[in-house]
Amino acid sequence: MNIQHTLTSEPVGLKNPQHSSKRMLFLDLVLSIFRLNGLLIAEGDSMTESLGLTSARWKVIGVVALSNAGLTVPGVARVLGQSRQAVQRIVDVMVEDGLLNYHPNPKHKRSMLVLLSEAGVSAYNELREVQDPWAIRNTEDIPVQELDSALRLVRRLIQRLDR
Amino acid sequence: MNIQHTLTSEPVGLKNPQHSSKRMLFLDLVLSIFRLNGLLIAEGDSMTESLGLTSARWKVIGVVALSNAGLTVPGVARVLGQSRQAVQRIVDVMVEDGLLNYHPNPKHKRSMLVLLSEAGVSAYNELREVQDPWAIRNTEDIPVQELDSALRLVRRLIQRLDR
DNA sequence: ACCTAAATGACAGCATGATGACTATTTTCG
DNA sequence: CGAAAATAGTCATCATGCTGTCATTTAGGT
Repeated sequence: MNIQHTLTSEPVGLKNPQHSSKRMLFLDLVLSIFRLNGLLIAEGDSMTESLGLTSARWKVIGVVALSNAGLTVPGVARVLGQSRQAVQRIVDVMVEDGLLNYHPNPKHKRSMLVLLSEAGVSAYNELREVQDPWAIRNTEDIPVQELDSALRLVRRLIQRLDR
Repeated sequence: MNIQHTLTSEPVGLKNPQHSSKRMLFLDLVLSIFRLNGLLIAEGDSMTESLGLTSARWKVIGVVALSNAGLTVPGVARVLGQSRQAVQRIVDVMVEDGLLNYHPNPKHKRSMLVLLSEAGVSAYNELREVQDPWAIRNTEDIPVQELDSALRLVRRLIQRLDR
């Protein structure tokens, strides 16, 4: 890809008719979020492909790995903000592939707890060997305070839109 | 949905093993970008459904509307950071639906310029009647400077990852 | 305890977007 | 100019994620 075209920064062939600057800023941010999302998915895919994972499994294994006692499929979906059906599909293949296991859930007869298997723990450890340097590399010249305020703004928008 | 679970803000059942704060901040931002992306797509869908549009067409019509002399399909794809094939599919149906038109491109024999049709202009005007208040509503209690610095950070990450 | 509403699993259908492959056109450069 | 590289159209396949539906299970209020 490598396209720097955006709305406010000299895009090729794009102009800005009657938009107020704040509104335009927001719409530009929205478009940028779309692009960053796509790039992050591509990053996830390339970081995890040597481990037999994908970006979708990357999201799931990360959430499950950070849970203590395991999460149900709808629980993972809630953390990720995705439909339980989409997560169910991913978790099912990951269980087939031996990365995750279903464990009995004392709180629910049918809704099992999802946990990492041994192979899942290994995969997650290997994953972190790629993911952690990646995270460090991508933030090393960015002040913590900038990261923090951006995260807070994104969270604010999430809370606003999530209802 | 309406789930506020995130990694650093008291998620249900999630813990934080040996992550440095900056790395964790970044990973949390990544997860938040994923969630915001999903929410923005849902917003686009609900904002545009009364106009017979979808979030995918929302992206395309916005880019085409802001172009002066029209853009080719790969041109739209470059602005959106998507594959030309994905954009081609959307543009083709929008042409079928009468929202967009292909115009001869003096620079290229086969790669036509995409422009709004009359119906497309009407749709875009109706769209802006929903979209602009939406943008204003979602930023009214956010300082311009915060929006701006978040956009700059997102752009910085995009530039970093887009190659 | 009962009854209703919410949550869950399971299945289906659909939209979106990436990728790969092949062909045609355009641009670049020696 | 002419070959090579880049760009573009087209078709196909796949992964991801949403919505809807229905049966079952769980939770909450009376």
